[in-house]
Amino acid sequence: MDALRVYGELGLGSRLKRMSDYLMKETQIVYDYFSIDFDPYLFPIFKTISDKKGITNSEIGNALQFSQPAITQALHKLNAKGLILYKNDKLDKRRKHILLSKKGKSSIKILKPIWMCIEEILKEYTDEPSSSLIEHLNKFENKLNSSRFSQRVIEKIKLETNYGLRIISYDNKYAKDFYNLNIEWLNSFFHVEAYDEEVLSKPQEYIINKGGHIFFAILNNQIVGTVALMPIGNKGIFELTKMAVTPKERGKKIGQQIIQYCIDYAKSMGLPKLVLYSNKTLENAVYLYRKYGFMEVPIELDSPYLRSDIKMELLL
Amino acid sequence: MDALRVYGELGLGSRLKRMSDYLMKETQIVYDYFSIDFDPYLFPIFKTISDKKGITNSEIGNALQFSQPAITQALHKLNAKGLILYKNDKLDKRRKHILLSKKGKSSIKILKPIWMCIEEILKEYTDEPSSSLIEHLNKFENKLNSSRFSQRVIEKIKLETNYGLRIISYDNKYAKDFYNLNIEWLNSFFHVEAYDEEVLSKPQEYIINKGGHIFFAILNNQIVGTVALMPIGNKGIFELTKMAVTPKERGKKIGQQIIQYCIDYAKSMGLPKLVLYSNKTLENAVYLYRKYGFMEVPIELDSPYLRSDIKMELLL
DNA sequence: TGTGTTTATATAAGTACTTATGTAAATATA
DNA sequence: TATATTTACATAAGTACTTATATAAACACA
Repeated sequence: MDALRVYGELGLGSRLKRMSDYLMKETQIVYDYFSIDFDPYLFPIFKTISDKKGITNSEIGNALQFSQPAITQALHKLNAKGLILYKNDKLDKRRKHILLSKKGKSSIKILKPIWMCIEEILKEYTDEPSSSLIEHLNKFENKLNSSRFSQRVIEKIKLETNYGLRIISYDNKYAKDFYNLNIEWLNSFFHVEAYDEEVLSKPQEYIINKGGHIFFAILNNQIVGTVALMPIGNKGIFELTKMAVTPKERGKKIGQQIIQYCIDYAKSMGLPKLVLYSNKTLENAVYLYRKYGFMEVPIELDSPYLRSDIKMELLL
Repeated sequence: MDALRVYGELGLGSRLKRMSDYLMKETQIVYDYFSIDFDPYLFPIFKTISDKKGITNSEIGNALQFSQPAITQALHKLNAKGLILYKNDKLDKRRKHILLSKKGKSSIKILKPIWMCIEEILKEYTDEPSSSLIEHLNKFENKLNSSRFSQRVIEKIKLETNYGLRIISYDNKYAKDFYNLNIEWLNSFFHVEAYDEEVLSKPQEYIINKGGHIFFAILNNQIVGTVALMPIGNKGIFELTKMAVTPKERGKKIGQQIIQYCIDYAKSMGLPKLVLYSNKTLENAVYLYRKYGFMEVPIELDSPYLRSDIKMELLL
């Protein structure tokens, strides 16, 4: 028996606070689950700084209708976490402009998919008509009680984002995954050539032993994508090849993460150039390669794949 | 521009808190205005104690879904204000039952009309359909912004309750009020006798100088009611008479307060008995006199008023 | 040009909650 | 019947806000 409900409008103040505290606590659980060093109460301030670069302390206060010391204190916290930078105003020495730090910007990228999931679940819980505010709060609380908010959000994030995606190096125990991921993809677009079959079945022999690298994208303990870097000649030029993402995880930008990882890896190894072969009918793939800086170059007549009709390269 | 609104569902947690804080602060202003030593956050706990006499600490926590230390701390505050009493459980020495003190009970009486006004205004602000919780909160905030909540409540309390009613003794400057209040009442029910006219015009001469008392009920600096106590004989028996409440303030139980004041006054003076004369057609008045303990007694043939057909007395 | 007022931010202290923990009594269990 | 566990309430410390106030710079104006 919930006495606050019985008190109806009179208990409204206490009730709004109780619900706020619950939502904040549950959101903290979500951040903690994904090991994100962020506090729910910082959200409005951090988001405001992100949206209005160079905003000042008191401007944030006005935008959010919090007291000025509340903002100052939250900024201290954000600064302690390394998420923001202060920049003094040139004309007015009292004013400090607040900007996202590099870490702040990357945090925003990490947080955005989580915020989207939270927003969608809250919409699901609250986006329905009711005849009064109290009735609405009752419905909302019923839903919050029926399944823990944090658990619902965590499940949604796991299901719908690539949160927690890690990229790992080749291990023989993933050979079958490497084969399956690539065969699935080849089968649906082209004819699997006998040589493909041979290489994909024996990655250790054909890629690793020849100085190549294979990486896997792993999400919730499942191999969801792969890519290989194969040396071409002996000038440190590598081919980006054998890239594949499992069908049911497509749309989560796993491909982009794999390409970025390869580029970062190649740069860290001091490689001069990456090349790749593809087919113009694979418009999405080619678009993606261009997005990451690959430029089309003339393709050799004796290109290594029958199916290729485009060659691209990226100078690092 | 309110950024929290723009963030919609995502800002919900912070927004609920902001609204709760606002309501609490405004309610505090109302209590302060009427010089009531009470805090809004204590409401749910105080109300629960009032509704379930003898409830224990942890039972309150369960009913309200607050943590146990929150209840302990609030109980300390209520105890410091003298509003509650602790009573140890006879069987289980760990348990403490919480009861309203005498001051607590009278505080409930004082607070009830205020709570009712708050509830009605909140209902007015929130009791309408909306298509989503966010839309509801927007509408609610718009209303809260358009006129300060505390001011609306204070005005309503002043208008609809007798809050702040004081009872004061006779002063010549109120002679005209005494006349008007009584003539209004007499005119609407009976014929104003010449003797009435004479007595009401000269209260100093006919009442005060003869050892009687006149009291006025004063609300928001306006005289809203009056009553007189006239000595009958020399045995300390007084007649309760010339009681009137201004028409536009009726329904606020001002009459009851006037009667109670007379009874308390008579007791404090050590008077043995109050008597009064009325007319049976004035059912409400007679009902009220009975409620305060007056008993019907045979009326003299030569009663002082032509219009009287009932005599009542109260032994003090 | 000084001088009082306003503005931008920081600091201090208080508040109403929280979690973690302590203490003593009651209850369960072996 | 001794002992471990649970329960009821209290205390301590932390948190995210608040109000009040401090500090320094900017501004208004005589």
